Amino acid sequence: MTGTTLDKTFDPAAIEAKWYDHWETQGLFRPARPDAQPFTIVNPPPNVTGSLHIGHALDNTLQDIVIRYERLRGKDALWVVGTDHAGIATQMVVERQLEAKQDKRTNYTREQFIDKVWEWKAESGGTITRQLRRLGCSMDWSREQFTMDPHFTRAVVKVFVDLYNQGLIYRDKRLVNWDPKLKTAISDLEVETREIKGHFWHFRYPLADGVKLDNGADHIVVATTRPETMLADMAVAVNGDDPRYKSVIGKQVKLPLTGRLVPIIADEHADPELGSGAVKITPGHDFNDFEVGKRAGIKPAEMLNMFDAEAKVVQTADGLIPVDLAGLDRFDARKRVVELLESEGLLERVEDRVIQTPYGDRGGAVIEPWLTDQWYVDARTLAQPPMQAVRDGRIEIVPKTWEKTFFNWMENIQPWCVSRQLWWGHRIPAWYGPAMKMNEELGELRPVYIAWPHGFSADSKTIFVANTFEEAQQKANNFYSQFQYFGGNPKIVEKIDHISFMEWFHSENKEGLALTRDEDVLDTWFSSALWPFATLGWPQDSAPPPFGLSEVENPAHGVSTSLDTNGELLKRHYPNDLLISGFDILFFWDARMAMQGMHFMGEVPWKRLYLHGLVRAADGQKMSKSKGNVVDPLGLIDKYGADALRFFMAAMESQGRDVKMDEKRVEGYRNFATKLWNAARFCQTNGIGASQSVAAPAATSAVNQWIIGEVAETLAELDKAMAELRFDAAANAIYHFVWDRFCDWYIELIKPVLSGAEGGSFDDETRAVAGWVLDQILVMLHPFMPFITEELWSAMGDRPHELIVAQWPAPGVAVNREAKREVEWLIALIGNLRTAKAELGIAPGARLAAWLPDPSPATRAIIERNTGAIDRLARLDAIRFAPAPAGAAMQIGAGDANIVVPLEGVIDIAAEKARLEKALAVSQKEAKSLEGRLNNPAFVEKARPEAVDKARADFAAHAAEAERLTAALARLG
RNA sequence: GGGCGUAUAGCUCAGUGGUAGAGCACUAUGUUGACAUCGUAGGGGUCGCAAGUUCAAUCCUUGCUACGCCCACCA
Repeated sequence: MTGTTLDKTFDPAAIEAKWYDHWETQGLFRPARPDAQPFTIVNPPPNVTGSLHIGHALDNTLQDIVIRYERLRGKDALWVVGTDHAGIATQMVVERQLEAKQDKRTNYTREQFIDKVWEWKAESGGTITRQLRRLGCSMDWSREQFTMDPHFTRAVVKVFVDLYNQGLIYRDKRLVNWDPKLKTAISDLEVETREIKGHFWHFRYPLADGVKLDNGADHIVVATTRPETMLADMAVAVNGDDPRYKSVIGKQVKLPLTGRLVPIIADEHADPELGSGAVKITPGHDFNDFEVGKRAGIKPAEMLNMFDAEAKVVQTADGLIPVDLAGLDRFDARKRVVELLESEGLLERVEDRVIQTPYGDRGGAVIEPWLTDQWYVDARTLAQPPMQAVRDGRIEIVPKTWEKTFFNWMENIQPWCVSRQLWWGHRIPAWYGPAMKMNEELGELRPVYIAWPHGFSADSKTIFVANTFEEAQQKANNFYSQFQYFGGNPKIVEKIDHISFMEWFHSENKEGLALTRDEDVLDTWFSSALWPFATLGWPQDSAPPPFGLSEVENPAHGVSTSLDTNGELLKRHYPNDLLISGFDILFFWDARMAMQGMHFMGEVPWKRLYLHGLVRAADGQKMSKSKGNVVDPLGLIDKYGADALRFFMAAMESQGRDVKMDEKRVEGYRNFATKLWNAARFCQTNGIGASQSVAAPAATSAVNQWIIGEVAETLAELDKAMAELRFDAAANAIYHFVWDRFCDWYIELIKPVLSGAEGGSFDDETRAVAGWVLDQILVMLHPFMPFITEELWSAMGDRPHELIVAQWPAPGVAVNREAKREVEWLIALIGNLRTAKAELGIAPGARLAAWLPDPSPATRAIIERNTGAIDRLARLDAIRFAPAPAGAAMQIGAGDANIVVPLEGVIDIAAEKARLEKALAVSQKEAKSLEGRLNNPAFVEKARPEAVDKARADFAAHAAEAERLTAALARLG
């Protein structure tokens, strides 16, 4: 036997890097298994800006456990890995770095800035992938991906173009959630509502033209939490059934400050119960009012806007905002408007009120509803197939309770705003040319110049969505060539600097049409939604690079990935088998993967979706930098080893519950690793080494048969738990087998055999079995604790292959009931004896004599077969099958036997009596309870027969035990 | 307002229609050439409250209480 001699204490740091490098450089994370059944997981790509936090540790540990398990089971296991470009997050990081140098993004061109981001990525982008390696994650790094790799960009563009052509992506002018700090639109999901203390201001709006309410008032009171938006008010709404206001519907209000005359309209939105029952309507700055405005016939294009992109006051289209308010920040404007109205005597009262306030989840700024043109995905249409897939079980959500949340969101899904006013990201593949409009008077199509190329006005441009600029040009050519006549006023043309279009239009060959590309980029989640298939090489059918799509298409930026070009990889690994993610990204990512995957692949992205909770701080609080209660997983790895941290994560992961951080428990699993280490050391020093076979060796001794059976039972538990994704149950099964069965009993029971105390007849067999069992432990534990198990695998002897690619156990034997009974008898004897000694204050090490008159043949055989163990563990001299000599003695029960251990002069008879009486009381109580149940005719009639049988058996056992104890007491006199 | 989850030993959590388990902590102790990051023994719970279903409820049903999370336009 070779291998290496183990140190006394397990030192994780000494082996982790060594094995990880070995696995990776030897290609063991994805051994070639062309004939094996594929098994695929894609890793939620962490932000390239990120570093490993405790949530990643949980998420990736669970995935690694599954992928290592499936790899050991012989599957062609692929764990796809990569990072996400994380648009907003990454741009913010780089901008913050510039700020630290008194610099800013706008000092650079877009191209220059993006280059800086790439530089940053090259420098720091590897942090998290290095950290994932430290955790032991066995991903396929040879195919590492980045969501801005050229092939990924190709996929993103194709998806955008196809969805556009199918009418599932469109441009629309509506209110968006605008982040005035980041100056971009964000989606509904990126808005967090927080409760903020604010006010409810009641203002008097004067009625115009001497109109009065029925009660004689010359004004109408409106209440608002946002006084500043009154500068863009376009109506006052009242409920049509509200008697107070019925008479003034259709009349006008003359707004203070602006003097704008706006109508009083009837709308169901106005709640007579709330405030005064009259509501100011600002369609351009409030989601409700937008709808009210539309119902009142105001077109989005006509809605007044009073803010710029930073939410500072700008003049409205009607020019009515007082000049001294222009340029004020929205919160300053709020104060000022209140002051002005108060000074005019129009402030009726102010209420304190808790306001639901929207915040951007990235920038932390208060979100402003702002009227812009943005790109929207028709999520409602795309959501239908995934819902059906969950309904009919093609996607299984684990735990099932999340289904309801999934459906609730999908059923009420809103159009998804996917355009972002950022520089870092996938630029939208849309190009703009002049709009052509029918001039109704002339009956001619004419280009509309006025608004172009300024602003976001959808109706002033013609959109060409295409895979490439050339393709867009071609589309534009085809489009404009339909028009026979092109007139236009040269003066206007010149003014807007777009003479080139005229020249182009009138040129012979129609070449070189200038189009402007959409400035915006796509929501990060738009691209990560393609992760399950774009990482596998989709789309195969599009042209290879270069395709000149964007400034990010620099080959130097791309991570080298070996894409297969024939589609085999995609065919083999899509659908993925499982997705593991935190429930916090169910909507952001999981649902969108399901939508895009089903739309473009026609099949579910994964067969199962496992959602886990959050890792919380020890006190149950959410971890956050601001609270300062963040636990660094790398620190835990340094202190206890990656194996301990991983085992902790697995053991604590029960479905549907958050994981609470408990460092003591991590420490406990480090101790567990040390325990295993020392058990292996014991084996090693006793000539036990690597097993030669996967199947269990032949065993004739009960102890060996028993432990083989225990392996089989543990394996069954483990497989069941893994099938159900019960990580806690799986971890506990192997933990208790190793510690409670293998270390506490098996090793102790074989010590006499190995030392020759039992005559040496089972030496070789026991060494073979012990070696085999240890091997099974290493394999079964490997998914949870890959480092220590690989080290021990190697240390225990020569191996044909590494543990990571070993074979999952298949004992091929049934549990031997006889052997199990025999060993459990021994365990009971030893345990009961130890308990009795402790309770009677007898030194644990004291060697005692023992008598057992008239043993049953079975018991006698057990005793004779296990003299070594009884001698060593029970510290009893050979049990004599004869009545004990008279005198004080203690009575030890084991199975049907009552062993008498004389303790002349040592024992405190009263103490032994008390001990037996206590035990007797317990037995009698149990027996009585069972007897009562059995005497109840209803129980015997109605209970399941098995339950009745069990009650009878239990009663018999307890009654016998009570009888034995009574006899023992009698012996004591 | 809607939805979901959780309440079991001092702490963190499993669990089952037949009166409860783990780890840590605690108490006592240290004998056998793997291990003190250990061994041995032990104490500790009317399984949130109430009603119902059942022969039997910690487990199923309903209500209540407490805590947490998600979604939602109440100005």
